[in-house]
Formats: sequence, C-alpha cells, structure tokens
Amino acid sequence: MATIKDVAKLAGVALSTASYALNGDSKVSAKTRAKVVEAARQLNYRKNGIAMDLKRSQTNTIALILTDMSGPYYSELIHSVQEVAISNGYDLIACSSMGGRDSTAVKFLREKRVDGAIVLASNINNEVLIEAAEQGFPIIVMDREINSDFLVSVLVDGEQGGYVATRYLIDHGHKRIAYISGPANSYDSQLRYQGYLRAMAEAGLEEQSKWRLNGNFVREGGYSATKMIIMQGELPSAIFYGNDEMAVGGVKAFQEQGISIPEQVSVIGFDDIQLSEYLSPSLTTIRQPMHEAGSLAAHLLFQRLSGADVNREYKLTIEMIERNSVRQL
Amino acid sequence: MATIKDVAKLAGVALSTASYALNGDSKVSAKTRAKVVEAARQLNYRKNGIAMDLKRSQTNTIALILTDMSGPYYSELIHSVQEVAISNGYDLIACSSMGGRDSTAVKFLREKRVDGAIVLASNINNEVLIEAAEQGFPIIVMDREINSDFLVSVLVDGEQGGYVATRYLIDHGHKRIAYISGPANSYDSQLRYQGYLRAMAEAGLEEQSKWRLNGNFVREGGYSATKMIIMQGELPSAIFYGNDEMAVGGVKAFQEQGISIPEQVSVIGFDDIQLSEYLSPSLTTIRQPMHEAGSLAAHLLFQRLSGADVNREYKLTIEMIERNSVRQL
DNA sequence: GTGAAAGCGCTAACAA
DNA sequence: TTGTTAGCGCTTTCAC
Repeated sequence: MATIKDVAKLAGVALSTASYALNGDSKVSAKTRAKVVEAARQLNYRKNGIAMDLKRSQTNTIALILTDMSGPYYSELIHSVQEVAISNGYDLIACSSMGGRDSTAVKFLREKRVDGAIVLASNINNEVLIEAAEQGFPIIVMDREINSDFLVSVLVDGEQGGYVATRYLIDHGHKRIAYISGPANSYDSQLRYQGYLRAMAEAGLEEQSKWRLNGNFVREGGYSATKMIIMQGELPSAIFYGNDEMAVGGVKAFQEQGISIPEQVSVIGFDDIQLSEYLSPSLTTIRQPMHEAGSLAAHLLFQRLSGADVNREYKLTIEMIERNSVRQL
Repeated sequence: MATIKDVAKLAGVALSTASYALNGDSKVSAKTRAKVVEAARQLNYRKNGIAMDLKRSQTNTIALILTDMSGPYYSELIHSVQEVAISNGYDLIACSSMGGRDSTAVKFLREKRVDGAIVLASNINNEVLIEAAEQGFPIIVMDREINSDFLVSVLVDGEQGGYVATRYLIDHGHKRIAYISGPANSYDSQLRYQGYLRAMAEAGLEEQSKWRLNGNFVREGGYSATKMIIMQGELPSAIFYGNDEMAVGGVKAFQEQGISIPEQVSVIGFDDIQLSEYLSPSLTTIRQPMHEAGSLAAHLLFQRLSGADVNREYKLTIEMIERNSVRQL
C-alpha cells in the first residue's frame, strides 16, 4: 500500500506539497501537481480515509441505524435520508443493531466512527443513546420519546393512528373490534393500543380481553393470533392489526378457513407496507409518513451538526389509506 | 471529548497503562485497572474507533455495497451476509452506490474504510473494482464476471434461469412467447435473454421482435411494455418478464384491460420477490438462491481475508417456483 | 506491572 | 509556491 509519503518521494516533493496537490489546493503549480499526480498513478496510490478522518476529526458520514437493515418497510425512509445526506455533501451508511450491545450500531455510536446518527432501532436502549450523544455528535431518534441534550425525537403519532383506525371501524358500524398487538415492550404497539382504547371508550364500547392478542409484529404472529380468534368460535366483526405484517398473516389464516374478508370480518392494518396494496382484498391501513419523517430527521441532524438549535421533539401525523378490507355494516 | 490521555492523567498512570487497562490486558493489576476504569467513567470517556483503526491498520468491518440499499429484494442477502460477518467477529455496514463515482460506496472502496467488500451494484464499473481490490483488500462481486486478482465472482446462473423459465412455458404448450427485458446494458438481463433465446431455438420457435420490449427492470416499465403489447392487438400466449417487478406492472396492465391471467395470457417472472406470492394470481417465477449466494460470498471474503486461496468464480443455480400464473395449454 | 516513546497516514499551520 | 513540522488518538515495543 503506497502512502502519500511514497508519492512525495517519487515525485521529488515534500509531503505537504503532495497532499496539497492531491487535494487540488490552488497554491501548487500546475507542473508540480502533474508530477505528483503521475507519481500517484504509478504507485496506484489510494488515500487512507481513516487517517484523514482522524486528522480532520470528522468523517463526513452519518449512520442510519436500523434493527434489521433489510425491512421493506424502511425503503422510503432510507431514500429520503440518503437524499438529504447527499445534498449536504455527506455520505450515509446503514448499520444494523442486531446483537444489542455488541452490535455494529452500538460500536459506531460509541466509538464515533461517524459524525452523527439517525436511530430507528428499539433494541438499543436509552442509556446507550444518552451516553453516545454529545456536543458535536447529534443523534436523531425515530422510535421513542427521550429527554436528553443532543438527542432529538422525530415521531409519528401512533396514538392518533390507533385512534383513527379504530374510529374508522366504528364509523363503519363495527362494535366488536379485536386488537392484535406487537411485542409488549414496544413503544409503538403501546401507543396504537392506547389510541384504540380511546376510540373504544369514546364510543362507549368495551374491549374484550379474549380479543386482545399478541402477534409480536410479525406475520407468523398475526397468523397464530388470528387462528386463536377463529378457534374461540365467536368472530369479532372487525380486527385492528397493530401492523400490516400481522394483518398479512391474519388474512392468510382467514383464507385458509374459508372466512371471507370483508364480508365476514373486516380487517385494518398499520404501516402501509408495499404488499398491502396487492393483497386481496387490498388492505385498508394507516400510513406513516416515512418519507417526510426521514427527510425531517436528516435535516434536523444536519442542523444540529452545523450548530443550529432545534426543538426536542417533532410529531408527524398519520394518513388513512382506504382500501377494500373493511365493510360498511 | 475526553481522550485516553485525559483518563491516564486523571487516574495518575501512564498512557500505555490506561490503554492496557481499558483493553483488559492481563498484565495490569486489578487495583490500577479499577482506578483507570473509574477515571474513564468520570470523564465519560469513549474510545476513538478511528484512531484505533488507523493504528491497527484494520477496521474489523466489511461493507456490503448495493445500488440502492433498500430494495426488498436484498433482504435475504443482507441477512445471510450479516450472519456470517457476526460469526467471524466482524461488523457489517451497507453503503449505497447511488451517485456513481462520488458515491459513498466508491469512497469506502477507494479509501479503504473497511477491510473488504461484497459488491452487488451494477453502476460501479469494473475499473473501480479492479483498482480498489488488492492484497489485503478482497472484494467479492456478485453481479458480473470479472477477471482480476483479489476479485472473486459469486454468480447465479442467469442464462440457465432464462432457459428454464422459457422452457417451462414451452413445456406448458406455449409457442408465442414475449420477453420483456431489463436495461440494455444489464448483464443479468442479457443472460436471461440468452437463456430465453436458447430455449426458443431448441424448440424450433422464433422470437418475434414486436414481442421483445424493454421494461428497465422496473414496475412502471413492465406496465408500459405490457400496454404496448396489448395495443398491438395480437396477444402472445405467454410473457416472460425479466424480473418480478416488471411482472407486477404487467399484471396490473392486464387487469386494467380486463385480460385475465392465466386464462388469456400466461406470465412468468424472475427473482421471486416477496410480493410475487401474494399477487393474484400468485406469480410463477424463478428464484435466485440469495441466501446461499450471500452466505457463500461472505465466507469467501473471510477466507480471502485470512489469506486462503479460493477460486475465481462460483456459479449457483436457480430454482423454479411454480405458482398460478401459467396455464397448461 | 508500569512508563516512555515511536509511529499508523494524513492535514494544515507556519516558515522559508 | 514549496518544505518543515506538529499533531489527530490510539496501540504496542521495549526498557525499567
């Protein structure tokens, strides 16, 4: 591996001159520059980015931290963040937080291998975030409320989402409404559930405990929970799935039993994943404004990076996506 | 930002002792270690990973480079690579190659910000890869054949895939078969097309130029190409879409015109994206063994990293996924 | 068991 | 315009 030292030597100039030449500094003469560039070419010289970062004390890259880098659900988010990063002249990398404390994500956060981060990974606990964030190392958190300097939250109003979804069912004449939840410790799941409860209470409806099941936010969980409901004999008139993944599983369970949606049971989801539009019937759901959320998060990060002050918390509102899985009673 | 120097000073020990203590070296006494750890805690000391990487001349992380970090299609790949990375004690980051020469991906490759990379990004040209790869910096390429030291290819046999897909249609009695291609410069598209041609020729069938359209591998392209075919009046009996995304667009175009699949026209795709199973009718397609491919690529990378020799090229075979979009004539 | 010091490859202030 | 030099924060050899 040739270093800049080798290049300088071969070109017969000082180290600094080589550095200037290679970085396009205007104070080096065209002739010298040519010599240096030629030497670099000959040696197949490649700058060591790490050394540069160390010297500059900045990496010019930000990290997007996700539990699982690959969820289709993140697509929009990644795009919008990337767009903003590029337009600010920054690079973006994605890291996974799988593995918790020894995950890549935590390493990048703790060891400051990037200049800032956007986090959407519920398996990273508050403590890690609070410790990592500091002056000059802003973190934008997208999945929780958290109160600490150098940390800002960009949230989607899940309580409202849960309320709107449930309200939509009620307005369509449904009274016996089941809720399939995510993991018990999920902040998102709790909010949606609260919204559900609020709408139910407001309409004077009672939640039935046999119709509150856990599906862990995964397809398989939605499937099992739905099976359970079917086996109980009495079907609710509508089911609110805490996310679309579980709804997909639920739809499958109903199909297998020959129970038709929305004729025999109405279904509503949450997230508006890509699949939802293509299910049959297409899934009525709640869309989170992921593009806006990502864009906002990224903008805030760069504002913090440039020293500007921003609020502690931003809350975006959801959008109802009406399709064909809910029947008017 | 406290550095190790500050920690050493506060603990009243030498720099090196602090380093040893913090890294759990056995030669420092329990008492000294306690002092150091306490000082670090007080100062909220965080090791600077970049400095460490520079000193060690290695980062312990590998990069997975994708054109677009978010394609649902990559999900399996990412998982399998991550699994192998973790089991080798390495970290994984994903970078996008959007932006070509000034993309994050190229920067990470050229400036050796990682120890090695797996590349699946057709917008990065050979030259960049050849220049970047060298002794101690292995690159595994998943989307092309490329001949250079320090570069190894892991490929899925696209020609065979195209052949199998087309052959499947022919075996089901189809003779008038259209092919919707990806971008003209796409290596994958070309291979699939060649496989198509081989199967056609073998069966003594002629390709009709009016039924060879470009859909650029995107949904919208599949939609337009299909519209075009419909407008031409005479429908082929089957269409082979170069990938599932285009097939999804095509199915939509047919639905809009009230043309039913597979009764009036059969459809086959390529890739087996998540959606395919949920389309109605569910899409018959060709699955690429992405899990195996990712796993193999990662294993090879670590083998190269540890100095072992591996072959220049590995080729995996595809799998036929029979569903309901092709009719037996 | 602890400390002094060299140096990873680079940038940038300062001197010439 | 070019060269000399001091670090960035860390690990690690070597001497004590």
